Amino acid sequence: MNQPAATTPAMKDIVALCKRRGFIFAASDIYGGLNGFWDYGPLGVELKNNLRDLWWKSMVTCPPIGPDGAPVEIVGLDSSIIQNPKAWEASGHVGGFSDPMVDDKETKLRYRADHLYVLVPKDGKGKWLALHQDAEAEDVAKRIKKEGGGKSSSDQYEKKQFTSIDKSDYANILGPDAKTPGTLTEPKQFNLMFHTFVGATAGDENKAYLRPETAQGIFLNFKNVLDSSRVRVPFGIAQIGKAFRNEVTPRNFIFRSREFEQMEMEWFCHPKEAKMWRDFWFTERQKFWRSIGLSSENIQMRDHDKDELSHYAKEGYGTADIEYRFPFTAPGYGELEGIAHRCDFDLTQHQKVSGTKLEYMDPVTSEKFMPHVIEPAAGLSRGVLALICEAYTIDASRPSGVYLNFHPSVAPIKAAILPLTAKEDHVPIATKLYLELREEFTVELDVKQNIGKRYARQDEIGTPYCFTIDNDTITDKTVTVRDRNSMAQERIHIDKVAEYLREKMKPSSQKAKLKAVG
RNA sequence: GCGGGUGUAGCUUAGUGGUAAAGCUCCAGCCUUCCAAGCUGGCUAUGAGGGUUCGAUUCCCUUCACCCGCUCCA
Repeated sequence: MNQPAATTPAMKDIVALCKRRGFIFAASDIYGGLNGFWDYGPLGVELKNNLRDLWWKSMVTCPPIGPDGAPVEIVGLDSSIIQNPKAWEASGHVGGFSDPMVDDKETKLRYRADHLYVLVPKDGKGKWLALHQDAEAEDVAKRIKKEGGGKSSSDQYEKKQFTSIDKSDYANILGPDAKTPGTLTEPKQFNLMFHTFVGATAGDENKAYLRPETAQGIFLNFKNVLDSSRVRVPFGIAQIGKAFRNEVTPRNFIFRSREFEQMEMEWFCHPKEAKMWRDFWFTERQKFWRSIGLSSENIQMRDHDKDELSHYAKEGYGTADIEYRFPFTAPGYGELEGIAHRCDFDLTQHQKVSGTKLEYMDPVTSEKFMPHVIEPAAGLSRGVLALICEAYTIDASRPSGVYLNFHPSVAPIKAAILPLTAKEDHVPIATKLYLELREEFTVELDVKQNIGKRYARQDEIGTPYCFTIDNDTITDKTVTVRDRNSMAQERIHIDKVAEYLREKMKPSSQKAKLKAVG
């Protein structure tokens, strides 16, 4: 509508603007940064808080109307980042997060150590052939023929797991794709969970983990919430918070970082209703992202293929992603939110490992069952990035050359109050208006420099409205409202400014407005 | 983790084995009655650590960060 694909902005320009205007900085910048960590500046934290609050409102304070016409029931939670390490063993993260990998120095290929096996010659002569577990019998035969030194059948070999082989024998092993033996490295442990130590002494017995997802804190508190807050299945528990993953390759600005924020809601329902609720949340979550300004053409829904599904979602109705077309993924898309049917995997696991009964007894039907879970899990940090990318609008016709077209509900600064000149009577009136508005809105008062420079600066940080006080204000109590996108001005009474802003902040009015603007 | 590339002020670019230059931004002031105008002044840089050298931003090594491509991605 407003942006042909040709104007897809360069990521480096977006990153530069984020730094220049104080949205996002490299963490520990003055020490040269740290790979995978980012800090949010004065405007970045406003933007992030806005998105966080809107999500909380859409989930906890004003949750959507359910299929039966009544609002669904969701309560909030803020669980600890560090939990008993057994929680992560039960959840499957300790095992799944540390797959040892083997590199081939010759081919630069990398394999999971537990996916490799080795054919060891029974006669002790010739190369040991490492092969991938998925290799077809036909390919294995070819490999033996080519590299076996006269051997013709796998019967002449003993099949061993790569992980069971002593490293002193590695020199004999020919990698699955290598030409010379001895190029495979020892398996390297990739610990994708950050670990730490609880207490003053650092030993294995007090090792603990920083959570890689907020979801588990919700499952751990399922019984506490049920017993204390009068909720009944179906209901949800929502949580926003930091999560940590020791990513092998952090990339693409804040898209994949090692410390990030999640907004997750676990919806507990009867197994028979899982499909219905999955579809319900899938629809609702799309509405959310659209309502805060992500355009339809940059958002895409995608069902996961069977082989992509995580350990907890192998059964059930699968996972679907809400994806956004980021500049670095275009023309492809990157994940913004996943809606997963986690079945009863987590509660069952925690019941098994903890020994605490987590089944639900329906008070009406007296049916006892383990609830199924539908999980809409969104990245707050990724959401912030999507909002910035969506807002970044190149416009050579205006002095800033670029402006941020934020939806007013997420804009870090909602309005700027500008006395037309720094002299005469404009400043006191502007100051009074500013002091009134800041009680309700995040606003800025800017007195310095000429009006054009001030408009330009507000454009670049995405402030949707500027209220300017001039000589007419003194005589008739009107101010001009300058619209960021159209640069058009209208005069309204100074007493109507708060009401004007309040109306513009509403997502629905903005939606209609975007349509009108085109 | 691998390969390639980049690193001088907030940004864009100069330049040199011997005092690091400019434009824009930013800040202060003047001037300004609506879109980065004009005038004056000011702050700020060789990513970090070593080595060679009388002297290194420049040459060499290491490291860090970012970008691109692989790899990975519950």
